Amino acid sequence: MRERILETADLLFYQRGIRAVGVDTIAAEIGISKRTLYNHFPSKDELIAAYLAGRFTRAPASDKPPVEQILGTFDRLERGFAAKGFRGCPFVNAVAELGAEDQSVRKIAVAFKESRRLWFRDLLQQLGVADAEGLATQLTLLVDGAIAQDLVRNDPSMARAAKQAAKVLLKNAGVEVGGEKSPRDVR
Amino acid sequence: MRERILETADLLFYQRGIRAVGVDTIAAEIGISKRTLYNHFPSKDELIAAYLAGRFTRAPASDKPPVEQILGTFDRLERGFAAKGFRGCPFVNAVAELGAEDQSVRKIAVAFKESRRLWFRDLLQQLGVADAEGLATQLTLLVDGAIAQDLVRNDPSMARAAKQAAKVLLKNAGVEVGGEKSPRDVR
DNA sequence: CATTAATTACACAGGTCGGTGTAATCAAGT
DNA sequence: ACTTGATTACACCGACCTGTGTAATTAATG
Repeated sequence: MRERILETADLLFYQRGIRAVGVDTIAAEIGISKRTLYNHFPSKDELIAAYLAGRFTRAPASDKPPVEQILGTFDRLERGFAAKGFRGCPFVNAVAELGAEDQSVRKIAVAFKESRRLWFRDLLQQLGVADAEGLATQLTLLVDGAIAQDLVRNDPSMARAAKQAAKVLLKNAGVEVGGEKSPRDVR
Repeated sequence: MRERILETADLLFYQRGIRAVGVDTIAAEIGISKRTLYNHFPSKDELIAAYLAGRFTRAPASDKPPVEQILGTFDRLERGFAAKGFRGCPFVNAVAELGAEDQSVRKIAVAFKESRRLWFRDLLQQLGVADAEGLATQLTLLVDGAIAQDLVRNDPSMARAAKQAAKVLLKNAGVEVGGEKSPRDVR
């Protein structure tokens, strides 16, 4: 039951916004009473916290070459954009609508962003990149930029543009980037 | 009066979020009656529209070299981040919290993003960059990425990281980038 | 059958929201 | 002094919000 509530809350919160979705709506969507929902989550705030915690997914470990893993991120991003229902980064959205004063939300958002940056950094270190820290940060900028742009534009090709930029940055850092198909049509 | 209302709405909407601020709050903040507010704006939706329209500022024309204008964007960004009260891109935030179904909000957000992209593109064309379209898009990704990252991290140095990445992209496109100070400390 | 735990329906509290109606007040212009 | 228009105070509406209290119902377990 708790799972049903969480996955429904996740869907509605992400799709329509946290403030825009009431607990009644969630309960009604599942077909349970509001009382049952409150038996599993003491407050909406806790439900929001659980929703964000559930969105905190680490990038899966892989045995593929680091370069492919890094560039593959942008391919997964593009598939995510193309999938219906994509509506930006849930953490950025939460911070945007819940305000800066909500420290708990901001904290988990920071943790998520940082985890991705560290994932990039470790792969870059494996590649022997000198300034792995700085380049990792730059790659996250491309990721979040593409997400924000797609949120307002609904244009999945933003992921490809980000990938092209990432290739240039990698190459500039001395990383050998597999040519892969054609580099045309960035947008 | 209309101006007073607009600037107060701007401040509160941007700072606390659109849904989080009621019309009563705005009126109370100014010290006017709610009735007066509704005499100037027929509904909150129209006030929101006016708020976003007011945020739509074009980049000022400049006689400085295109490269400096482009890179200067990131310096202005960093100053914006450092200024207290910065809370991300108002258009992205609005789309995030008002949902995708609100077409009017999305439209103006797209218009704003596109206007910045075109500004980049024109400058790049002046520099003789071959794929000015694509590179302009990539630069906007860096801008929006830095904004999103700063929103959650409160870390103005994200603008510097974006600037460093922009320099690499420009150089890769054959643009001569003035060395400027020291390139260390990207993050 | 008896016990236990979860879930139900349902009413309700206290609050905020966007928005309206109205009659009184105020300020300026002629 | 008279008119005009803006603003005021204030009550009110219906809707929605989070959260609670309660007693009945259901389902599984011993």
